[in-house]
Amino acid sequence: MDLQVQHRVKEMRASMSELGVNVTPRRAKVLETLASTDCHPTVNEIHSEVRRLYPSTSLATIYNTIELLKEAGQVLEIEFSGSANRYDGLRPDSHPHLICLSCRSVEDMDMCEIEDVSLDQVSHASGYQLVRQRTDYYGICPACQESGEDSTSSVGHK
Amino acid sequence: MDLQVQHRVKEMRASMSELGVNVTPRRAKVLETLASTDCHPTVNEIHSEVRRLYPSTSLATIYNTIELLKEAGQVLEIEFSGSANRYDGLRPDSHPHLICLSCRSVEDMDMCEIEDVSLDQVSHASGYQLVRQRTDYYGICPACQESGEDSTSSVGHK
DNA sequence: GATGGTATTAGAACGGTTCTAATTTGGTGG
DNA sequence: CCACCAAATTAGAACCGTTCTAATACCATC
Repeated sequence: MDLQVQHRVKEMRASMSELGVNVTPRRAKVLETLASTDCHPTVNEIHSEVRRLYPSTSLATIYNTIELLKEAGQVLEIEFSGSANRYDGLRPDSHPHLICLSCRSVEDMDMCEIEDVSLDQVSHASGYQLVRQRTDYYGICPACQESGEDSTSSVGHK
Repeated sequence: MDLQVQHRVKEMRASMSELGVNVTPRRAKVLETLASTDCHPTVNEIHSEVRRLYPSTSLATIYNTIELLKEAGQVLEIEFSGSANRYDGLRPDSHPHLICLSCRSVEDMDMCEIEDVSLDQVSHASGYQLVRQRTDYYGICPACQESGEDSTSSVGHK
């Protein structure tokens, strides 16, 4: 296992232990899966991955573990109504994503030149006690632009 | 009907006609409902409202009409996986929202002092062909802060 | 009044998530 | 070594919002 990943898993473990949750082997594998990828897996994808090691693992265990991780503030959930939710265990803090309407990829948007509006700023202006934010940019990723080549077609519909 | 609402409905109608969709009475009532509120109703809420005038209206008609409105670019859909989607027919363009985790209200965030990052900027920096964005701020609204009064409790969990 | 195309309906199907009840596991004390 | 308890896990049912489907209603045109 990559050092970076190990470090992140250790963080997640610590955070869960603090909550009094014990990290069983299956749960550990969920953490590792989340820490090993930046492509924001679905519950099903995590499930498949965990099953490679523990073939009898049920879906409920994945949902369960993710719930615990959410409580520990160690995973970011990106909700969709039309398709499965995606999870970011590498960076559980609020940060913007780029979402491809064609291939459904979700990637982190890390552009140093672009600055997000701060929660504090908005809290202050709105009177809300804000705890997190969500920023998604929807469009066609460079790879799909290559393969698609229908620059005139309508985009963003079903 | 309010003048503002009438004007907005006319816009929506025009946009649908342009698409070759004809605006039946039931559909008109959906438009009017969407144009009459800024509280981002769910499909069920719209359904109830339309039923007051046309009691036999089925859910499918609402979903259907909203689909057409989306194609016409006349409604903004805000997706949630854990609860029903919300719709904004007053301002179909991308704009930020404030979402209360306690009462589930969704309101427009119009703070002239806070500037959103532009799509063009992000398109350029990322190489994506972007068509829309989503920005939500999650927290506790002023009204719920009043009634709740449990400033120490954990927030944002289920 | 018949014809054809669109709108609408009721309910089934679907997919992702959550719940439930039964079973398994692992540790502790007898 | 075994009985016991709590926590973890399982399989599958239940749930809920959304989408699909097939049948029916509506309405313009002839």
